Amino acid sequence: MDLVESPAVESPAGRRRKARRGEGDRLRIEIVDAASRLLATTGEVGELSLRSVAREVGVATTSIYLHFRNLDELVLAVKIRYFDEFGETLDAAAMSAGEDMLSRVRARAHAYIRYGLEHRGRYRVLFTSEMLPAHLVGEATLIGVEVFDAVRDEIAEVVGPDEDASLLAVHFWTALHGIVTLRTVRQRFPWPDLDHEVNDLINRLLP
Amino acid sequence: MDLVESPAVESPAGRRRKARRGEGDRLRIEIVDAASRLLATTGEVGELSLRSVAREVGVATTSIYLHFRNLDELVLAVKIRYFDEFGETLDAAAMSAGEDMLSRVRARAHAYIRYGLEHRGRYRVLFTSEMLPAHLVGEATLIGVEVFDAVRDEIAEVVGPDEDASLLAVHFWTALHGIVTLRTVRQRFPWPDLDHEVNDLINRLLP
DNA sequence: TGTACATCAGTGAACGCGCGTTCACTGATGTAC
DNA sequence: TGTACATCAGTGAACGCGCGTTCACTGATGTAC
Repeated sequence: MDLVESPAVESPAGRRRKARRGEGDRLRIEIVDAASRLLATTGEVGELSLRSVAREVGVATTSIYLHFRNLDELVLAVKIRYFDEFGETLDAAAMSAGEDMLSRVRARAHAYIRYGLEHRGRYRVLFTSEMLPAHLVGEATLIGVEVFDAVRDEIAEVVGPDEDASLLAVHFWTALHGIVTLRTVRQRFPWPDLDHEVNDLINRLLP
Repeated sequence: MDLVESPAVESPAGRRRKARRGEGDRLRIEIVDAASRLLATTGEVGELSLRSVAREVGVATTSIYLHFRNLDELVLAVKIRYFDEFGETLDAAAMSAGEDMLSRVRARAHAYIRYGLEHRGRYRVLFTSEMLPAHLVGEATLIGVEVFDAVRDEIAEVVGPDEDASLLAVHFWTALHGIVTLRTVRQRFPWPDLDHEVNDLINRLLP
């Protein structure tokens, strides 16, 4: 479901090579890579531990403290990465749908669902916990808002000024989120054909 | 948010009184009560432990093994209880809406959202993990299906035989679920007025 | 009516595990002289 | 060109904690005789 994102850098002896002077940030990247891989497979923020990340990187647990003050900071770094990736995926889908705004909205919707179902772990990390652990609120509250704004603007062009595009965008978001999360969590339910469901939904929501 | 459901039975000394002979099931009920209380406040199945439940009941940890083989079995008992409660809440709302089927569907939708937002912990327990831990599948796969069937039947009466009532019911379910879960997890987002949102959604979905 | 005994309902110590966090430490690599 | 030294990048042992699970146990309460 989620491909390995980048292999750990290892010396021939199986042990990680220390970074050269000035390249201390290399480890930071490797840590985020490793945490990202682990979270993508489990989807459970609560199951991630400093020790499991250190093991995945091939480094002493204490080395993580060189770059992150605690697990929350590390998880936030991973979430930001996932969110960028998610937003880019949706934008790319919209772009490749051409100039027709309704086609774009459709493409965005299908891409949303596809990302959510193909990367269940990542989607879960993004959307089944508060974005921030409270004490970090402030700097990053706005993460993900552009994703919403993009579809709202496209919807506004489709329906014109007489309709409440923000409300429609909320309908969209909640409906797509519901589809992804319920299908993830109730795999044995007799769901209808996915494309049919999404297309029918869009037809009903956009007059 | 979630009221205490029932007090632990304690002797004056603060210590639980042992059940009399033949009343061994009393402890079973107290255990489910306690687990239910703990899960309602955290909403996190993964954070529940045998030791925390035993502490809440006021009993030795090992005593739980007298009634449940493991944590999964205990959690399942709590889920079944929540599901009954949830279904009854929706049915009661539909009943009190009278004979008009559209009113019933509306009432059910509002009750769904209200339950989900007022009992975030319980809703989370019900709908953010697989219903069963795989090895228990079989006996209880169908839990919750009646909840879905009830609204589907009502929708069928509203829209008549030319519309696909099952598909509409799926739209309903996913949309309501999306509203509850996203509002729970993105509390800082500028959500529209809830009743307005739900009413507008129903108007668009039911032609 | 009295008592021995089985059974029911639960206890408590002990185990090994993974965890976050602390602390003093090491060893390679650049740089100043 | 050689070398002492500061610094960077990371290590490893140790701590106390909560956890699930095991095991032998206890003590009250009914019941058979």
